[in-house]
Amino acid sequence: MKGVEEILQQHSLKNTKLRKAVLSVLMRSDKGLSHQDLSRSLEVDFDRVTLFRTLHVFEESGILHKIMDPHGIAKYAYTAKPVTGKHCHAHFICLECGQVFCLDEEFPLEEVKVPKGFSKKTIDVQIKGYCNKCAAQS
Amino acid sequence: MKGVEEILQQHSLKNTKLRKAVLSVLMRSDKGLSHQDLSRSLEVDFDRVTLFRTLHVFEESGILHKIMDPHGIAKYAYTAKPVTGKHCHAHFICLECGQVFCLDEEFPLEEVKVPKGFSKKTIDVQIKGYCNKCAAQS
DNA sequence: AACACAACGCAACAGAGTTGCATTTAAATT
DNA sequence: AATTTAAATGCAACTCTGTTGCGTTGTGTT
Repeated sequence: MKGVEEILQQHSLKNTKLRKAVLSVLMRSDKGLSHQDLSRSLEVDFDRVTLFRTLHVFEESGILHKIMDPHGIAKYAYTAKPVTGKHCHAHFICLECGQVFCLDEEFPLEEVKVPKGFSKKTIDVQIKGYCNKCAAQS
Repeated sequence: MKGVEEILQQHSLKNTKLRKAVLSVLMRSDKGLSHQDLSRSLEVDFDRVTLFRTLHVFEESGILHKIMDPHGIAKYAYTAKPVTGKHCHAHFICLECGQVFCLDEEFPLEEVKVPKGFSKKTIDVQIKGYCNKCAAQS
């Protein structure tokens, strides 16, 4: 597992307290975390807006990927393996609490045809349902 | 293709102007439409909140399915075929403009394992990239 | 040490979606 | 056709995620 500072350097991103903290938390998480989730678990001081911008930068650099939960809230997850054409991520998304779980399983996906003039970048598989806690309550 | 009023009746939903109009528009669309999209194309008078509630009701009834676009905006699409375990929807989502296109292609998907206690309901395949218009501009 | 530009903090804003409650209406019942 | 009732609607006020502009701070480089 690569170090946080190494990753930042590889993407020509400046090494700041918040960035290190955010990456560190996300690399240890098996779930996608929202801006609010991160706000709560980060121990450093930071501005709301800066965190939003940090997440954008990480997403654009390909360090994180974004998954929208059913309530329209962005969840961010660390991208260990870069996405190639041959496999794709799979996430379990809870329709009740909105939690996004990264599934270990990867899908070998056959060729997907997209309409003319469209360019495809990534393929996500989303399994939706109820997580253990929410399934137990209903 | 079933009639709008027939569909409402089958789901024990009252037959109102707005509901008929919304369903009618969505059945003719090959793209997912947002609340705002619908507001613009509907010709009947209605309240913002009522449209939100109408979309919720349709979603819960399984008449529509919801796809979140990259900007966190909900897009609704008519569900012609009910989702079984054997195939699943596929959507193309434009990272730039956020448009959601329903792809004809359906994916025969092998068994997906979910963690213990989790219940799966639907599987969505999301192909993300740039649509013809946005790809041309960049 | 000095410099340039990226990253940050603050304030104000935009827009999607929600909640509570009073009013209206669809459709079942008489 | 009139009555009735629960569902659907309209309105007002609100919450919260995410954005924009701009002046200030800090990182990394020369």
